[in-house]
Amino acid sequence: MRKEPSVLHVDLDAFFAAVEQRDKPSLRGKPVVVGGIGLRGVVSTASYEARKYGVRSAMSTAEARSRCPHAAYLWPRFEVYRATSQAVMAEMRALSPLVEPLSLDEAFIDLAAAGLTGLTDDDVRAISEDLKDAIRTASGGLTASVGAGTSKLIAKIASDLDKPDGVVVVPAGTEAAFLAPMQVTVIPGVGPATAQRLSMAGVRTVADLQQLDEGELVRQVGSAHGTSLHRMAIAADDRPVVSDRETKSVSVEDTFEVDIIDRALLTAIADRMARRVSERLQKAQLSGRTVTLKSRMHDFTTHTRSSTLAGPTDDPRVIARVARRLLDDTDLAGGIRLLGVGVSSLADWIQDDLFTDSEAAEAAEAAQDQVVDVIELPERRSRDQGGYYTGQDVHHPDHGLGWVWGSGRGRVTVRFETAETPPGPVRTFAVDDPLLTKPVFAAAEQDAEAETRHNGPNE
DNA sequence: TCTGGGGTCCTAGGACCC
DNA sequence: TCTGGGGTCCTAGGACCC
Repeated sequence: MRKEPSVLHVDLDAFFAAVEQRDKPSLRGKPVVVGGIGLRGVVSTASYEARKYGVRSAMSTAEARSRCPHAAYLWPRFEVYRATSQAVMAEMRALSPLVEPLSLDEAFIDLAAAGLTGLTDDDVRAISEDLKDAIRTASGGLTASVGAGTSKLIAKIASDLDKPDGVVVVPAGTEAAFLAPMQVTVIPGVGPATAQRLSMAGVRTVADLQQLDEGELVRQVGSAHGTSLHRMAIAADDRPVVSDRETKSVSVEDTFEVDIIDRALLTAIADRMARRVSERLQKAQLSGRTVTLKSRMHDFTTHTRSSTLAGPTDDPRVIARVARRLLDDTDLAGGIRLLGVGVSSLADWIQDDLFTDSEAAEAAEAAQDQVVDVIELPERRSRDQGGYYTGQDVHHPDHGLGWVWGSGRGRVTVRFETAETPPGPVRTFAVDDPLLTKPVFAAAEQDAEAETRHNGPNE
C-alpha cells in the first residue's frame, strides 16, 4: 500500500455533450443529449443542463425526450471525441509516463512513476489543479474531475464525489473509514445483480461488507468476485496502473429500427459486419481465431454462437463465411433486433502462442523479422481454394521438408518438422509475390470441419 | 416510452489427453 | 472391468463498465 495519494483518476465532465457545446456555441448553457437518437436509441451522455430534468446515461432516448423535449438530441461524433481525448491524454502523459486510459474520457495516472515522491496532500491537490488547467487549455475549454488516493479504487471513487470540475484527495491511512459509510455499489464491479445478492445477506454499505466473512462472500457472489470484493471493502487494492493493455476482441453490432426476419437480408448484414471487423483488425495489425455471432431476439434474449479456427485470420471472407454458418444455425422466428460479429483469441500476425514450448516461441519471434533466405514456393493457389500457399509442402535444401505456416508482407513462414523437436523450427523466407502485401493465415483458410478441432498438449 | 455499442472478466460444463 | 484426477481448450451465458 502506498504512503501517499499518488494515484490520480481523471474523468472528463459530461464529455460527449461538453465537446458538442464547445463546438456549437448555440448549445452552451442548454440541455444537450448525445446518443442513439433513433427509435431504439439510448443516451450516451447528457449535459448537466439536461441532467436537471432527470436525463441519464443508458436511459432510452424515448424516455429522455419525454423528460426533456426541448433538449438538443445529437448523434455522437466519435472522430471528434477521439481527437480531443488524444489531446487530453497527451497532457496526462506530460505529467507522468504511466497513464492508463479506461475510455475516451477517463484515465488513471501514476505520479510515483514520474518520480514524484514525498508528496503532501496539498502537493497532490496542486498537481491536480494544474492538470485540470492544462486539460482545459488543450481541449478548448473542457473541465475534468480528479480523484487522488493511494490506490485505483480510492482515486476512482474520489473523482466522482465533487463533479463537475472538482478535486478530491483522500489522505493516506483514511481509506477504510472513507469507504465505510458508502453504499456497496460505489465499488466498481458491484452492479445491480451483485447488490441484490449482497442485500439478501444484509449488506448495503461498505461497512456491512467489511464485517462479512470472506467465505460467506465467496458463497454469495462467486470465487473471483468474492475474494476481490473482500479486499476492496477494506481498501486493500494493490492493482498497478498499467499503460498498455492488450486488445482482447474486436466486434461490430447493430440494433435495427425494426426486427428483421428475412434471412437473406441478415446474411448480407453479417457479411458487411465481417468486412468492418476485418478492416478494424487489419488497421490494428491484429487477427484472431474465434469468430462470434451475436443475435438479440425480439424479446431481448441474447444468444452467441462461436467457432474457433485452427489459426488466426483477418480475412473478411473467412470471417463472413464463419459468421454465415453460425447464422444458419440461428432460429429467426419472431425476428431479430440486433446482430453482431466479433473476433477474439487475438494474435499478432505471426502468433507465438500456438507453441507450447517457449524455446520454439522464441525461435518464431526471432524468425519473424529475420529473413533467412529465399525459398522456392509451390504454385500459388486461388485464395478461395484455401490460401495462396498455406498448408502446402515445401522443400529446402538445408532444412528439409516443411510446410507453409503463414504468409504475408513479402514473406512466408515455414515450419520444418523434425523427429526430435515437434513442433519443428520456424524459419522465415523472402518471396517474390506482389500479392503477399498483407497478412494471410494458414488456418484462416481451413475447412469448416477443421475449424472446431483443437490440439491439446501432446504430453 | 423499453432497453446502444464497444469492450472486459468470470463461470460452468463437456471434450479430450495423460 | 471399473474407476480417477488434473489440465487445457472450447462454447455459451451473464455481470459489469463507460
